[in-house]
Amino acid sequence: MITLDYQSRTPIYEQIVNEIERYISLGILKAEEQLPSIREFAMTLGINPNTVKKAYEELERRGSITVISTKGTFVSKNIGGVSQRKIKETIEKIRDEIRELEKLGISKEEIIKKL
Amino acid sequence: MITLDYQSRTPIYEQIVNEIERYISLGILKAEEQLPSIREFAMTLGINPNTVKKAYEELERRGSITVISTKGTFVSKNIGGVSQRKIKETIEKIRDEIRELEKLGISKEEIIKKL
DNA sequence: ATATTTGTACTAGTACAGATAGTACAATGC
DNA sequence: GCATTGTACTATCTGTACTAGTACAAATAT
Repeated sequence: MITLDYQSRTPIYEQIVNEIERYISLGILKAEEQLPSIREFAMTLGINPNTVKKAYEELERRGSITVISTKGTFVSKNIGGVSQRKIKETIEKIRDEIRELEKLGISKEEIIKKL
Repeated sequence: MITLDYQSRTPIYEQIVNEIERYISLGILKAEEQLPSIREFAMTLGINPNTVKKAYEELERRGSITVISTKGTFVSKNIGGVSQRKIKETIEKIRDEIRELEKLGISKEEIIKKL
């Protein structure tokens, strides 16, 4: 399901956050769908439950999922925000990089040509 | 000269590497120009000399600077490669991000419009 | 009723990278 | 001779990520 890169500098829990949000954006995970329990997910990934817990906490803070005690963890109802946020962030990143390239003397038109 | 972000997740030594290469690319640092000595630079930035040393090692490994024992540290003769590399890397990053957005159902044309 | 599963909430410990602190050495240039 | 350069160590501190383990309450299934 999710593959982890232990060499990466981004922490495991953050990789989980990113992947889950990616799946939500892509429609692989649908609204109100139940996610694996902390323990089960940890087992599958071969990591410690606390790490999954931390990822779920961050995802809940962002409003991507909803945690219901003794019931389980679920993808949020209104998912639209997740992919909207992702899109916005990505566009902003691209803009920053274009700005960097412009400083190096390359025009936006030249950049677009190369894409 | 260089401003460090201690909140950032990217290590100090790497921030130094990035900034120096940026300055070289921008022409602020010119070929064969002498860089501050390890000790002096460390003093200026208020950090430990070993951290500057590590940055200089990485920069030398990349061929951006040349370290001459008991003489000092200098920007490399052929600087062209530095900004060429930076440009290539940045373009590649942008391509990756466009690919991500396309997966979310946005066409390249739409993306370019928003830039 | 009992057992299982859920999330929650701790504490303690390990491992690693980044950064600091300090010392010492050899070569160069004044 | 003296200051400055890079080099090369070792030891230590610190924060973060992650692991390990335990315990609890609420819901659910049998």
